[in-house]
Amino acid sequence: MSDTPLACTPHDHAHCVSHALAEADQLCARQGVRLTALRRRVLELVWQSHKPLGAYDILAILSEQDGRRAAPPTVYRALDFLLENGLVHRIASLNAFIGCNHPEHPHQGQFLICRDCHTAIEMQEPAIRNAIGEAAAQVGFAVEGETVEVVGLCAPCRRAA
Amino acid sequence: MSDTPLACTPHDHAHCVSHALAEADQLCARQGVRLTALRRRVLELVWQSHKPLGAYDILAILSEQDGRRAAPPTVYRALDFLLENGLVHRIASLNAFIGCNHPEHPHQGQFLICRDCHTAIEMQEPAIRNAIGEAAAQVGFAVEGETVEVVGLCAPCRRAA
DNA sequence: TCAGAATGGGTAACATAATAACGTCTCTCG
DNA sequence: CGAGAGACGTTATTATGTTACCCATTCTGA
Repeated sequence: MSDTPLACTPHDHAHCVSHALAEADQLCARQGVRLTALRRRVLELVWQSHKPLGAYDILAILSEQDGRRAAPPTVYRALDFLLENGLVHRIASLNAFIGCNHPEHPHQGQFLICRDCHTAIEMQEPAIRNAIGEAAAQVGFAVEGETVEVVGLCAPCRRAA
Repeated sequence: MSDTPLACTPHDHAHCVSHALAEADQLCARQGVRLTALRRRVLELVWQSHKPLGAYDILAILSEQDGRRAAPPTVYRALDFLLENGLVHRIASLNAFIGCNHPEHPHQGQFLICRDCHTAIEMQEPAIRNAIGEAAAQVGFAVEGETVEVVGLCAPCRRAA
């Protein structure tokens, strides 16, 4: 298992995607689940876009680029599989999906979403998780899952503005 | 302006709703915006439900209970108004709306959502906001809005389980 | 008081997101 | 091989959200 996070800059994006796919292959093999051609392709599409991708965006690509006859259930089933196995995250505020940077251990992501370029940056901040956990504990609430999605301007877009 | 938060227990729910509506009246008057009958009614419906309410739920109540002919745009316009003026919050992970406990100052809520009884508890935890702000600052991200939605079990449902 | 603008709201159609139900194929595994 | 499970295609349907257009009311200022 790689220790290096999968963060990457645009210039090595292709490598980053293939790295993610290879890691997904290994993970699925270890879990005894099948990363079928369709599921792998959907994962590739999600990874190729640093912007969160909607289910119907994926659907369109599968139809137009791949020539595959695909209806919504096809895509949603693949996405469900990828979500269950921690390979992608769902961004609730966008109804969209993005590749997980750290699929090797289960977690829920925290995201910084740029309103200008729509890039989503995944974070894993224990401080945020802890703050939520403490606040919940104060009112006796048992946390099972967190959604943290922050909208704003990313550093490049701030400079460009 | 009242200093008392609008938190309330079920037994004084009617009072709590009327309090919220009265506060909304004052706020809109101060802002010079019009809390029309329709908008006020939608706000009342949202407040009457401690569970987040979907736009189409509101639509159904307006049609069935009030006998008002209402189509989606009617409800969404009212909700947009209430959102803009900080009188309700939108829960992205549920596509639903809930009354804001602290409409007197603009903010984005943090929510604990019970997966069993579907009650949503609004929080205003500076610790969470600060943790997010610090994490964002580290990567040069300018925060404009936060979505914090935590799913789990509320205290009463934990005891009942 | 009246003309015109601004605002609120009704109507229809459309766009996007997600699920249900059923059938077929294929890949194991005994 | 043959039974069962899993994966995927197909059709239809439901849920959620938006757009365009029109009409009525209200506000404003000559």
